Amino acid sequence: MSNTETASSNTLLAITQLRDLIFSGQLGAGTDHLEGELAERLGMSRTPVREALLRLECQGLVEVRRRKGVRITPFTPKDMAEVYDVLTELEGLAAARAAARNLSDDDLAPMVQAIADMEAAVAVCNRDDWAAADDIFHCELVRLGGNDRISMITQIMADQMRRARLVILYIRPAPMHSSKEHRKLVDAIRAGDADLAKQIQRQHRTVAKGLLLQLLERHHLSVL
Amino acid sequence: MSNTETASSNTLLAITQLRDLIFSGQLGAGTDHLEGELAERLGMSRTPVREALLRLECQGLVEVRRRKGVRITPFTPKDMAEVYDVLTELEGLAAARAAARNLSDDDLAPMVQAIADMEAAVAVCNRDDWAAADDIFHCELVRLGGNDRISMITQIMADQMRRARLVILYIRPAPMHSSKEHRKLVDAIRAGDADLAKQIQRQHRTVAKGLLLQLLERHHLSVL
DNA sequence: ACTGGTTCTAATGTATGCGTAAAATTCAAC
DNA sequence: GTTGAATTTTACGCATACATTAGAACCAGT
Repeated sequence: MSNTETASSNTLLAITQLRDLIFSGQLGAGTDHLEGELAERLGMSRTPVREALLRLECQGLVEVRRRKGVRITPFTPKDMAEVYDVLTELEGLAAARAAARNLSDDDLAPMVQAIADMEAAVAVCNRDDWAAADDIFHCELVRLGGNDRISMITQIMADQMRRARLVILYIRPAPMHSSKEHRKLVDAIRAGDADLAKQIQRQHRTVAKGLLLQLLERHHLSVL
Repeated sequence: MSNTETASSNTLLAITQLRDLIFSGQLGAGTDHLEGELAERLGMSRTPVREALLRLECQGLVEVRRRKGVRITPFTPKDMAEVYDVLTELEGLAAARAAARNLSDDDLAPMVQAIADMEAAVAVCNRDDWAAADDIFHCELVRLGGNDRISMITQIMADQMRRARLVILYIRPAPMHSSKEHRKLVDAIRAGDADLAKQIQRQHRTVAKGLLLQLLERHHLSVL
């Protein structure tokens, strides 16, 4: 997940680097950090770091507190529930809209490919690759839904639970049958059955929510 | 809607002032502005203005473009459709969740009051007051839903369409029967009927979406 | 030792200046 | 007149310095 793109500006660079530090856990959940420290760590002045932090705050990844440095936003089971509830609604609508658009096989190709990648990853028990393909699948789904705001929101939600997801990825049971659901979703979209597509995606997220919350509780992961 | 709170920092002050300038149309949709100009206009240096603009960009109110100044984000009928679709889903869920919570009459009092205010405003044909009460009603609804992310998102959506709403407010038919729907929603929540509450709110937003898009088209308002 | 107020410190909030790169302009060649 | 390169302009990106203030440390009086 390391973001090695060359960012043309220091601010952009700071954003990607801070994101990596947060997602990798090097900046732990709930920990406080000074602008100056972060600036030195990234090898630039406070200004671009500050701007990066402001943007990350809008995305709910950090909290800038007046004269108290920034806190890496903790992620609790309640947050997980909130995120999944939002995803259930918005991805459900996106699925329905995608189905209503009479998409060609070419349009659906990326999703089909993502499913294949997930299955390949499951076959060799590579959970990171599975997660990456899953990301692409959901991203494509909302993109095909055609509502840019939904795409933006789901992207932010995905980022907010990235740390938690990383942990869960390795304590959850292997996602064996999820690709079967994914196929059914693509079929419903291809068939133009909006109601079915919505129902499948809602079900997918609702079940996942229950599973993940159960896992978090069982492992006493009250904050990530 | 003028925000006269004393902001302790210049950045906060810049945010509220820029918002007012945008919502009032003094910074017109699609127009470009230089950081320097805005800073001078607000009587402060570029730094806090820049930070304010970054925050407003996260909320979709402006777009900062490399060395081209900031553009006040235009709002088109497509945007309106997107916003209403998001609101339909998220407020629908919020309504259902609020209904599932066995709320007391005290909890519901703000919504009831808002309905009364809307009716009073309609009675004297004061559309601004009606809009303000309507804002409060929807804000309370999502708050009672208990999902902070939904509250945040709906707030941002409301801001994005604020300009458009202001125009529409005066060309739409008077909202005579909307308070009847609102009452039914509150009743459903009070009765704990989650499905009905969700259905009522979804219907409310769906109908409004159709009405507003029709109005925009009829008046050739393709950008606001 | 405890409490109240004062001083001090340090981190952020803000201003400012300079370097840079993109856009605009000019000018020359065709 | 048009095109394209060189030049100039200019607005932002970023570094830096200073002001402000929240919180810590400290001191004196009880």
